[in-house]
Amino acid sequence: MLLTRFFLPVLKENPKEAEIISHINMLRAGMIQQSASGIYSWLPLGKIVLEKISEICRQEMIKSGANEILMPTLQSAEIWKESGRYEDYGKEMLRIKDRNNRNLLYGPTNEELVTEIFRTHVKSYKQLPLNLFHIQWKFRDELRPRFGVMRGREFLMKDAYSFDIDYKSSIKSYNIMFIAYMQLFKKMGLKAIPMKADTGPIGGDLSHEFIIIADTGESEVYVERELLNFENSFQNINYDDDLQEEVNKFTSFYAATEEKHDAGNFDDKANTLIKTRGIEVGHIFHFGQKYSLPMKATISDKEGVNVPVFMGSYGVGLSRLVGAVIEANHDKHGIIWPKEITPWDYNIINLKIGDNDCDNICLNIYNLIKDNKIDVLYDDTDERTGAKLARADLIGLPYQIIIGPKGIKEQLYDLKCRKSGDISRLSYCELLNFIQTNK
RNA sequence: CGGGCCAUAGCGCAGCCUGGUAGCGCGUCCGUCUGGGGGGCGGGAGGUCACAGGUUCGAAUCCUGUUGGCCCGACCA
Repeated sequence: MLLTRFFLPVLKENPKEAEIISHINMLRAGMIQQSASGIYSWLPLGKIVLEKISEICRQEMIKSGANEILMPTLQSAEIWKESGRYEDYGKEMLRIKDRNNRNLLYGPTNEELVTEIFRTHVKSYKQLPLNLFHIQWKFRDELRPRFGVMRGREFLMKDAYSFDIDYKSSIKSYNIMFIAYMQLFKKMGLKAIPMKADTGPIGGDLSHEFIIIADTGESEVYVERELLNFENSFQNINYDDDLQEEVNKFTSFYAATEEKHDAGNFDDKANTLIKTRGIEVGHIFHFGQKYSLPMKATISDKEGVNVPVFMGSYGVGLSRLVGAVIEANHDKHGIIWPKEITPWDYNIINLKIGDNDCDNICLNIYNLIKDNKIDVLYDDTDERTGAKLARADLIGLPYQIIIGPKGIKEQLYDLKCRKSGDISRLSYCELLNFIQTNK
């Protein structure tokens, strides 16, 4: 991508509406623009990252055996009355009337809708287990939206819903999602910590939150040191296997958010409990027959008896993740994208546009990187060095290739690692070699 | 929903107390000199001072109301 052809409205100064680091950086890097409180437009840079995160999540869901569907943002109030939540949900639910005065709502979640889909088509235990997921915008009229996309009113979520014939097999489905979550966060280059959680208004008896550790995170968490260092051991996870043992590996550690923390529940003899901060980016619930019972989603079992189906729901806050990633990966100059979700891998910076040598070398490297199927952004704008370098740091691509007359004279080109800040001066060959071996 | 604060050019702000021709920095446009960390010089464009009403000869400024936004708290992916 040529920067002169890319819409990247960066801000030099901090917008006063933003307080936290991810919000400031997202506005400054031209990723989002606020439309109303807690509601944002996604500009090209933000959109690319949101898409990358969504795609990793989608692929892992598919791999785990889930089927992608797409449910609407607007829902009929009818099914919510069936489940009893139309009254329960309160002011967070945005209620709308259509021209015929029918009650609609902008979906804050989709248990009712997916249950309705399920019950009209699935009648037999032979069709189970089933997991349906979708990626869709939701709206919750929060008391106080804040922190940019981390706590918006409108937000993008991946929601999966599992359906099983009995308790035992529904736990299996829960475990699959548990492991899938560990996988997908890892594939985003993130360290997510599973914590036992409250089930809240969604209800149920088993639930875990997935928390990304970040100093600037919104909630305080207590974690055993070993869990922080514990690496996903599984390489090629087989979702057909019994995953209980894998899940136990994680749940055997102590980890709790401030609200759930109880020093009495953990004997910290070795003094390994760490108090840090984190951001909730995923939440999984097993809630059994809570919705299938009132909504009459029943299936016939082997004996021909109709039983309410056992369900679970599994959310990942995709738009929130964009902010969370930045909270976990930044410095005073701006964003530092993990390579897994970076909008581009390389940022070629031509310090003297219009200079034949600079232009030629840059274009040459640009095409070569593209030929290697690597994502590259070429800063071909005619601006001052300082402005270009500051902007490159702000948008945070993993590597910057800085080309200017000084380097050309010595036939050495600067390769800067955004994360470490280290700059190596490489010959053309060394640079190509680096690019090809770092795919 | 309780408490605090804000609204003046695209962005960041001053002006308001003490009413009298709307200002600064950045950005933007033109020219020029520059060229390895948000440059220099010269010139230009850009604002019904959130909205409505009131006081006044005269309101960005004083008064009343409304709307929008931010922060702290209780609540949540």
